[in-house]
Amino acid sequence: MTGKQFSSVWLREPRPARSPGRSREEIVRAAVELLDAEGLDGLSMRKLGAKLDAGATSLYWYVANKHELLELVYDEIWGEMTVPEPRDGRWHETARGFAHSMRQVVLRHPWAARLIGRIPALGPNALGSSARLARAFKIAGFRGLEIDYAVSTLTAYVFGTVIPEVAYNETMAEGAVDEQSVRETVERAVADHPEILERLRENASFTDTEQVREMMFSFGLAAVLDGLEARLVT
Amino acid sequence: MTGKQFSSVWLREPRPARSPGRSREEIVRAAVELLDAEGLDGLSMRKLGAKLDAGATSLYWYVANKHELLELVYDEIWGEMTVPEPRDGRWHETARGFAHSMRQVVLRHPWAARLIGRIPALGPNALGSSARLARAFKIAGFRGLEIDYAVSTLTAYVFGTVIPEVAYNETMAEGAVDEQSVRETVERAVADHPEILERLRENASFTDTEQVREMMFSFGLAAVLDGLEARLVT
DNA sequence: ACCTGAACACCGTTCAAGT
DNA sequence: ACCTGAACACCGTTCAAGT
Repeated sequence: MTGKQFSSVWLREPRPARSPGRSREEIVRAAVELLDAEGLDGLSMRKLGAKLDAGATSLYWYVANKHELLELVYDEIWGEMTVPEPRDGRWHETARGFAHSMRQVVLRHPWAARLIGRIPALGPNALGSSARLARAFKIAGFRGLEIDYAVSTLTAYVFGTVIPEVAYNETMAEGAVDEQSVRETVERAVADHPEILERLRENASFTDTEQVREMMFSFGLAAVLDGLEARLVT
Repeated sequence: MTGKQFSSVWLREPRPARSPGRSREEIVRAAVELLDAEGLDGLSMRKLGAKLDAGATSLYWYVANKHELLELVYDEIWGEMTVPEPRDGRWHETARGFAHSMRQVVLRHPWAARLIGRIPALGPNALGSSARLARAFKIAGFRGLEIDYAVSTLTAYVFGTVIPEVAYNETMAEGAVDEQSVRETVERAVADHPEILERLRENASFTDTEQVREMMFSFGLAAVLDGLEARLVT
């Protein structure tokens, strides 16, 4: 009924940065710093304003609302990812390079995990990466819709892996929670499921999480790439 | 320094439901209704209290904080998923059945998408599903850590696919946004990337989204299963 | 044992007013 | 053109007080 329009920062021209005063870049940079330091819940318009020695509401001159701010910082994240230039017959390299890079970037900026999917990836950096990824799959031999399918499969795997990883890290980080107490917790919760419990115990996974997770990520990634390869041959 | 403990609803005995008054189940049921009707941002302790004809803060008798409430509703969602009983040589069926079921459940309860990864899946329903899934991969022939790897790969793919799907739906749903305006928006944003633009145009994807997304999901799922199968043979 | 209302410390956003 | 403070309508949570 309302007919509310779909809107995005990327549709509006940014206010031209004239005087050396506040600018959109400056705001985004400060926002990323705040996010890195205090997480997604730590970013408020008031705090960001304060950090910039400005009134809380000054920001609304540069940005229509908080969602637009999030769109901007989200694209910033995409800018940190590397997508190796696709070369003939080496699409695995492009895909693998992108996957590892994206994972690292999100692990470095954990707040980004909760933005994935929630914020449309329509910024220049996100589009650039997607386009390059699509090119790699095209060179690989995918056609039409299947190019998108392949890109989506890859990014879905990376997103779906890294989101829970970050969540786990955050649970751990909340004021020096020790792994021991989590382990006990999980063991108790899992007491009714002997298979899970058994595997928890036999794993070194609780003493060497990061390494195990790296292996896990590579394992699944290899599976996804193999599976895509198989679709190509057919 | 603080030594804050990891905590979860699943570690505390629930208050025994004595009188026919409020109970944890009742609260959870009301919360799910509220979430289905108004989304994750629509759930507040005050509104939930009102819905139950109770003061906003009465809920804190049954639940330590909002996070615990979210743990409860999240496990409710896991309870709606079906994981076909694994049978010899048919692990693909179990995996595929689970994948489609989980996707449908999250599409039906879109708020759950933002809970994935954020809320630890330690409830009885989540653990039950995981255990059954693990059993299927064990029967399939995976060993030790690889059982977990395989489960994680599968769920990562499903999560990573469905989270952006839901986000897209929500963007569309916000007060009758018409697809036409989104299409124009995206086309403009993508103007610098002829390959993407071209593919957008050649696709029927914008006129028949749900069907295209079903195909996309099945395509990627098949790739993931093939890839896991390949890891098995080696 | 269970429920209440007042209070605290926050939010995002609007808007009339300033320079 | 840019920034401000006051105000509005919300939050989650604590706590002393009620029954």
